[in-house]
Amino acid sequence: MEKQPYVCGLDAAVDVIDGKWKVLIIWALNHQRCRFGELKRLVPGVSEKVLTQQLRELEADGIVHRESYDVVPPKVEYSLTELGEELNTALRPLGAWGKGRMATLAETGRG
Amino acid sequence: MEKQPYVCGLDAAVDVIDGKWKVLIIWALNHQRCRFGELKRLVPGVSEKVLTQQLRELEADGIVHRESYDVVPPKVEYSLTELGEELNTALRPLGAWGKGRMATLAETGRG
DNA sequence: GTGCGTACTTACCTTGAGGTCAGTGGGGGC
DNA sequence: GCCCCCACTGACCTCAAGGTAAGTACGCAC
Repeated sequence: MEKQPYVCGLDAAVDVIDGKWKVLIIWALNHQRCRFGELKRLVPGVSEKVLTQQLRELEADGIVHRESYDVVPPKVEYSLTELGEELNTALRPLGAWGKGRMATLAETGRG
Repeated sequence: MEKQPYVCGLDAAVDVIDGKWKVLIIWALNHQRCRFGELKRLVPGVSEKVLTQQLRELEADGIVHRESYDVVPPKVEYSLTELGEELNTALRPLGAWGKGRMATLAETGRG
């Protein structure tokens, strides 16, 4: 969000998914809406601080929707917005490419 | 690279394009093969050190091809490999999404 | 012979993303 | 009564990516 004079659309997209865990968060959210704790479990390795932070950035970018229920104990649900779904769709070919690369890596690199 | 136990293909792909200038380098190389100096001009802001470094990583990942001519003054040409072209193709929907986002940003954010 | 240009390499420094850890408020289990 | 759990927040620290600047080898123009 700091870098408006983008060189190209790719640049703008990368800006949104830039962050160590964001694609994983988006990916996890694609399958279902999640509570904070669930997300933490689905994205192994994130600290709570960073999860919150990246979720906020994603929210600010209009990628995820945050629904807070005013109950005790606290309950918050995250889901992808329509924009987020579109991002996910745009991400799919890249995921497929990466999958192919993983396969190649498995064959040549370690197989 | 450093993170073989990928969560998903997306993860593997992001690993490859991770680096401040890599998508821009790939993008620039999509249009034509380039010499080091040209690339430096096409990707404004990169330092020589980092350009070299990211080019080497991209080369190690099989994305770009480096052709060195043993002449004086030195001449080196970079181009995308077939894998690189595939990556670029996979990147295209993301670029399109980003372009849409740029348009939205221009309308709502500053328009 | 001085300096420029090519394509780097190396040493050193800065910056900020991300990690760690402790704290918050209230209900429920023991 | 005490602690845990929920979903965070804030202070502090680390570390690696990236930036800066100088060096390298050689040919050419001047």
